[in-house]
Amino acid sequence: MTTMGDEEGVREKKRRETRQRIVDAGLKLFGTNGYEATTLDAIAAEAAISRRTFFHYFKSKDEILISMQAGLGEQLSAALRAQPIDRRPLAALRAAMLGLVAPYSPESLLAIDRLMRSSETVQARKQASYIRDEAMVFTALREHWPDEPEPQMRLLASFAIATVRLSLDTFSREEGRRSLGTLLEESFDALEQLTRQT
Amino acid sequence: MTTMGDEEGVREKKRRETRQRIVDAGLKLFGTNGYEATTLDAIAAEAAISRRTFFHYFKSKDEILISMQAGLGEQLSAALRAQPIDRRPLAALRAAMLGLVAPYSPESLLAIDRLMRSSETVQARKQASYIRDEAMVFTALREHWPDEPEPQMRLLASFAIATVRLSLDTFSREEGRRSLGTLLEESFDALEQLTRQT
DNA sequence: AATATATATTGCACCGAGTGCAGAAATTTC
DNA sequence: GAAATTTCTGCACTCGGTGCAATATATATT
Repeated sequence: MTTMGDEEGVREKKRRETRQRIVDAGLKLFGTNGYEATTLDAIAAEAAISRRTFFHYFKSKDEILISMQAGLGEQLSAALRAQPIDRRPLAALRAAMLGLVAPYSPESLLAIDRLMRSSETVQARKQASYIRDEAMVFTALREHWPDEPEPQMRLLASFAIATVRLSLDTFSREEGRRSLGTLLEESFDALEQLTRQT
Repeated sequence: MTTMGDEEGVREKKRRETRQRIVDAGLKLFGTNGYEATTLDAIAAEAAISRRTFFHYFKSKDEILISMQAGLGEQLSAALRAQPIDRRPLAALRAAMLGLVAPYSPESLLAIDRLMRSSETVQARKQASYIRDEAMVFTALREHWPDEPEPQMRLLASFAIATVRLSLDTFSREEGRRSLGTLLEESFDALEQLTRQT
């Protein structure tokens, strides 16, 4: 070891860069030719790697797009665990979620969403990814509020993800007219109303 | 037209029978060799058709399994439209759903569920299929109770499907110890509790 | 009953995603 | 600088899925 500054060797750095090149290449080609029409050969060429190497970075073609929305489960879970225990889970969830959506730019959200809609298999994988997120949120809820009844926490986790899904959906349908935060609020309000009658 | 009895000609009959043979062949082979290890050639051979013909009946291999749970959206929508208008949507949904789950046998539910879990792509398609069901339920709700606010109906549709999903999940995890109906009730109760506090 | 028309089945050639393997190239360790 | 590890690459292969054109079967027509 020559210097002791960074913890990152040449290997990790190159790996990170290559991965990014693949994502960039994928998004670029998907954007111009469409998802289905873009072959892995084309992506590999654009990213200056061999076709075989691609599979050392992604398990499949759709994972390029799925990786864009990865981390939702982790982030939501972390945000939940950061909430005070004495707050009710539903209120905590509301606060946690509103804190998350801020950083994303409307343009990129719309672009990614359009791409995902263009392919059935990607769409399917996206939903599957939501289910994993839901499971993570459930675990976080369960650990942070162990005294709450399990069925309620399952439902709450499912509501959390459904809210993200529905909000993104409406956001995309309205082409970004209302902010994600607004739509999330609307969803939380709707939940409160839903059971208040009869 | 020789006789006027049935509306079904030889064509429709054969088609129906062939489709059933394919499903039977698929389930049989999936059950013994696993989903991934079963090739379309094997299924075609078992169903006594050519590989090419398979694709005139199903768009893809996973559709054999997906077709098992198809119809959820239609059935739920129909059951909702059959509910009295003056009933609150949530109460109507509860009644409609409980009426639906009765006919299914626990064994077949568990068997199909196990198969679906064995393949990632099938799992993903299943979730995508749930989303379509959710959209159908939303449409039915919207048409049947046009005065209810849209966000609430979106949420309710999402809750309906989530309930099915979570109940099937628990049902499978508990290997059928509690009935689907019981689990659905539990989920509805949980929803009522969820917003009642603070 | 014979013929015309529509639909179903099949074989064939083809494409692209994904995998296993084994060797070459690059990085880290000593 | 050599040895050990990890990464990259090419090659051959399997399998799912599609387009096309020919054949076989069912239906409609006279």
